[in-house]
Parts: sequence; structure tokens; C-alpha cells
Amino acid sequence: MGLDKRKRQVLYAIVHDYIQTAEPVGSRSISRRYELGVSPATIRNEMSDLEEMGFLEQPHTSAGRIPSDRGYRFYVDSLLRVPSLTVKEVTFMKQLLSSRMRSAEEIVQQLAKLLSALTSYTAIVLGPSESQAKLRQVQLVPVSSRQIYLVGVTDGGLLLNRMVEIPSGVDAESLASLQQWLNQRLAGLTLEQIKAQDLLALQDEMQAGIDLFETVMDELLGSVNQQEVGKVYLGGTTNILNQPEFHDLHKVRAILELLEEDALIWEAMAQAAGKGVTISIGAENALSAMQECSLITAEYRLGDGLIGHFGLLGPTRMNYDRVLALVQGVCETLNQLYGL
Amino acid sequence: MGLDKRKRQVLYAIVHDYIQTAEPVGSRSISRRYELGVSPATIRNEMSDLEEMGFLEQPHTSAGRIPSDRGYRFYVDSLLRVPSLTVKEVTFMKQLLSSRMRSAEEIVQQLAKLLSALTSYTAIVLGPSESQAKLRQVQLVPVSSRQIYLVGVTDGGLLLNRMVEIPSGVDAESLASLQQWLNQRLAGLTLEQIKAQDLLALQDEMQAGIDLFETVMDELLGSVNQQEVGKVYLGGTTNILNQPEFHDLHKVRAILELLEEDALIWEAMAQAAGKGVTISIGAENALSAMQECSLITAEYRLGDGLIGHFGLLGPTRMNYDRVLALVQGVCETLNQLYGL
DNA sequence: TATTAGCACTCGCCTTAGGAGAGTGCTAAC
DNA sequence: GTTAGCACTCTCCTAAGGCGAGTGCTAATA
Repeated sequence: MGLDKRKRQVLYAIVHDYIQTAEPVGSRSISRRYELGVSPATIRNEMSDLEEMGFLEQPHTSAGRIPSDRGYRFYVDSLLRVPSLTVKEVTFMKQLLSSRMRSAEEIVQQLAKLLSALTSYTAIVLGPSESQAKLRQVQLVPVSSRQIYLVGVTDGGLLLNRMVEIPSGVDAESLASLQQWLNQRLAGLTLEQIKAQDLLALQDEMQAGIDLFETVMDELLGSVNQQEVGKVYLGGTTNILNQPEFHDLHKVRAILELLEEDALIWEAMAQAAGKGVTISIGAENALSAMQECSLITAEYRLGDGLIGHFGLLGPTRMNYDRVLALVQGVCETLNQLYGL
Repeated sequence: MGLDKRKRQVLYAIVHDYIQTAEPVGSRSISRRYELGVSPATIRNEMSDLEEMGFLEQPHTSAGRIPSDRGYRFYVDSLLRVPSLTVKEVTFMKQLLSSRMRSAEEIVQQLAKLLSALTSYTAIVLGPSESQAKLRQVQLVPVSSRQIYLVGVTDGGLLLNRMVEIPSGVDAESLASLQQWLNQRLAGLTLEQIKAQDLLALQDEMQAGIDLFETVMDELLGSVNQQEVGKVYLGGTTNILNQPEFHDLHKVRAILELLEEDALIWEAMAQAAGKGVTISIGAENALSAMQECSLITAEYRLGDGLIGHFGLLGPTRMNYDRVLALVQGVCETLNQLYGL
């Protein structure tokens, strides 16, 4: 990018200041707060250039400048310095994430709370995908004449639960034999591997009713292929009310209503799947309600083939440095606690 | 209450009007809209009386009147006429609540959505208490060397799940024998009945380790005695943003932050336990953030000993008639669908 | 050529003032 | 007991003026 050193300094200063104050930044305040060794007039010229290049915007003629989406983008790509977390924060994280969790759901819920507590943004955590989970054991619990409850335990001791509607008239024996067969043939495989097998061929081996077999397998593998909408966990939805850019009720409503739409949120987050840490700034987001927000996403792993995504949603004037540090910290901590 | 007929009419008119318009009601508009056969001046006198008696308030000297909490209370106790739901609404309810639910959790979640969709208020649904649930079957699924997963099936086919931390060194046999014993001795009892038994005596019968027995029973019965905070399901939290009284960001924040505090919400709702339908108006609510809200609560039964509470939270200027009709309708519908 | 000081100008925000509108309370008449 | 008439009060809306922050331009300077 053709930005000389001083332009980079000025852009950095403006982004940095604006992130803290939420007020347009003027040339004088930059020359006061940052030691650039030039006068406000010179800075004004630089600002004027930066505006023409699309990195800055002016709310109105006689106001200071604020970063444009492109300005933030440049900041994030080239200027940012990710600080390290304090020892305090790290221990806090470990404490909250490790305090004898009982299920993946609890971990994930706690993660949402943690993220929102350590920022003033809204945390979004998607429930983990199970397709990489390695099955260790399956138990079929009869619930009624038309339903059984399938409890799967993964290698790492996390649970996959499914309620299965079965054809009526299935007796306890066929259930038992199906269960035994499932445990013999599927143990040690991930759901994806199971999916990849030739189920029709397997089915022939089976003695139990075809209907029963099919419905159970369908249900067990249901989440693997179709890019299903799973559970969405939120933390700190009210945090955005503290952001000055959301002192407008219409904006607040747009965002809060969006956050209630699990399907949309899931989709927006899932787009970042497999890309590590992603940052979407303002209009880079597809959803119109998010055009004034930035979304930072990352992947978490619960060690056991359970992979999911989490993210932080805030105004474009987000504290990228800190959020990125936090995201990295969370990933590392989860790895330490539940790692492979 | 010493309110003559005309005063009741005037109070009714004011409450009715104010619920619809959210604007202070003047004497002239009453005499126009309602056929009381008297002039505005007369109505003014009545209003003045009603204000002195504490049923009305005046936002400022030259505005119309609005109902006070006490005014709403009188309206709710003595003036209200609960309309019946339209056929459309009833079928809509049945459809949403019956569409092959898989678990109590799903029903309850759906209930929250339904309630908020049919009103412009926020729905609060507490997860069902399990103490009245009749146990039919228990299955113990080993998860790791330190954990087992307890799956209980109730008489009506709903699930009680628990993760139990067990002492290490428990072998499969003692698990199996414990499971068998649990099924023999506890099937057909409610959790409360189980709790009431002399567990120490029972324990003597058991061959398996005492530690194991104790931890499993503790976990199974944990929710019965301690007035535990269960899951809180919300629907339509953004609905309050549409209420004119919440066009103020501070109030919005207060309410939304309160709604994130499951423990407080649970407590506020649970106070109405066992009282059928309750209505708390404005300052009748203990929570300060709810002083300008009304909360209507009722009990739902999922047929199977699973009893819980649900409610609707809105401004004191709530459409009590409609909400009460809806609450009744929901109770009836649930009874029809999952009734005893 | 790059930088700087000086200065007029712009625009949002705050305060103030005035007028319109809605509704009351009081008084006197019915 | 009820009503018409009327002065009064208070909010809301709009316009006007002053303040402050910040810019863009010009001309002088290193």
C-alpha cells in the first residue's frame, strides 16, 4: 500500500484515538498527543490525503476525521500490534473455563460469558460440530413405544444426544442387538467416517429391521452433512448498549433483533469456518444490520474432534488489538485444558 | 371498593384508552369516545376524585390522566373482561406447540417463542421442575473413569439427564448392579417420593460401593430440595423496544440486563409458584428494574409431573385482557396436548 | 519543495425565546 | 348535581443566536 511512514503514523493515531474516544479526531489533538514532530497544519494535509485515498471520513465539514472501513482494514492488516494478556486475565480465563465442566454445552456457554465479560462487546459461540467426534460407545434408551433416546459418548467423554422417532412395534431385543452392533462396528470412528461408509452394505449385515436401522442412522448422522443450524450461545448482548454508536434505538433494535435470529447468526459465523481468525469490518459483513459492526471469529477445539466457532461482535470502532489478544488467549487456554 | 358506577366507567375508559394509545387521557376524548352521557366537565370532576383516591396520576399539571399502579390493580381485579381467543390463534398455538416435540426443553423453548409472537411483550419460561416427575427407568452410561451419565425416563417419556462425577475405580459390574437396583426400587416413584424415603436404610440393601450410591442419588435428587435455579428461556426480548415507555435507553438497559440475570428472574417467577395465575403490577414487583413493568405468571404442566412456570413481562400499560386470555389458552392447549 | 502560521469559514450543539396545542381547575349559571 | 366559559399551566416544536472545534486556503518561511 502506498502509504509513507508519516501517513501510517497519522492513520494509526486517528484509529487509535477514535477507538478510545468515539469522537472525530482533529489535527490539533493528534499533534498534542502523539510526538510526530510536525505541526497541525501538516497533519491536516496528511489527513486530507488519507481522506481522498478512502482511509478516513468526515462526518461533516467542520469535524475531525474518523476511520472508514478501509481505514480500519489497513489498521488491522498493517498497523496493529497485538498486546499480550495480563497474568491476571489468563488465570481468570483458566479458572472460568476449567471449573469442572460437565458437558460441551456448559463449556461453550461459559465461553460466551467469559468473552463478553472481558470485553464490552457481544460474544457469539456456536455449538460444536460433531462430525469430527470419535464415537466410543452408543446406548439406546427406550423412551416410549415410538421413541428411543440415543446417547453417544465420544472418545474424550463428551456426549451426543439424539431423540429418535422409531417405527412402532420394535421390541427390546432388536434394540439391544442394534445397540450391540453399533458398538461393535462404529466404535472408534468419527461421525464423518461413519457417514462415508457404505451404509447399505452394512445394513445387510444387520438382522434388525431396516426401518429401525435407517431412522437411527439418519438421526445419528443428521448433523454431519446438511450444514445444519446448531445452537447459538450469546453473551453480553446488552454490552452494545454501552457503545456510544448505539445510543440510537433503531440501531439497537436492528442488532438485537438480528441476534435473536439464530439461523442468520449461524450462517454469518459459519462462513468463517476453517479460516482461523477472521475479521469482518463494517460493510464487509453481508448482513445489513451488521454494516456498522465488526465481527471477529475464530475456531475452538474441545480436543475431542468437537470443533466450533466463536466470535465477538462490536462496533467497527472495536478495540481490535485487545480482542485479537483475547481470542488468541482463549484458543490457547482451551487447547491447554481440553487439548488433544 | 367504594367506586360508584360512573367512576368505574371513567376509570375503565381511561385504562382502556391509555393501554391502547400510551398517551395521557383527557376528559374530552373520553366523552367523545365513550357514551357516558355526561359532559367533559363532569368527567373532569370524576377524574379529580379518582386521582385523589389514588387510582389516577397526572404526569404534569396540564396533561391528561394516566392510571396509577393502583388504578391498574382495580381494573384487573374488578373491571377486566377476558375476551376469548380467535379460532385462528388457537389453531396457531396448537400447531406450534404440538409439532412433534422431542423433549421438554424444546416444548418450553417453543412456548417462549409462541408467547412473545402473540403479544408484544417478553415471554419468560422456567424449565420444568422435576420433583413431581415419575421415574420409569434409569440408565447409567459410563463416560469416563470419573464420570457417568445418568439418563432417566419419566412415565410420560420425558428425559432427566445428569452427569455424575463418581469416585474413581468403579467397575462396570457395580454400575450394572446399581442400575438394576435403581430400576427395581425406584421405578414408578416421583423424585419427591424417592427423596422422602429413608435412603440410609435403602443403602444397606445395596451391595455396590457407598460412595457411588451416594453421589448418584445426590445428583439425581439434587434438584428436588434446594430451590435450585434452573434454566430460564426467554422469547421476544426485543419486543420491549417497541413499547413507547421504553424509548429511553436507560430503562431499556435496566430491563435487558435484568433479563440476563437468570437467578433474579427465576426467583421473581418462582414466587408465584402454586398460585395459579398471578399478576404483579409495577411497584408490586420486588425487583427495582421491574417497577414500571407488569408480570403475569401462570403454571404449565407437561402432563408427566413436569410442572413449571411461564410469564409475560411488559409495561404496566399492558393489555391485561388479551394476555390473560392468551395465558388461559396456552394452559388449556398444553393440557390437551400433553395432559394427564 | 515541504512546512508552517494565520485567518476566515463551516457546522453541530446548546441555550433561549416565543407560539401552538392540549388539558385542567375554577367560577358562575342552570 | 351538572354544565359552559375562561384563564392558566405545562409540554412540545421551531427559530435564532452564540460558542467551540476543526477545517481549508493563502501566503510566508526554511
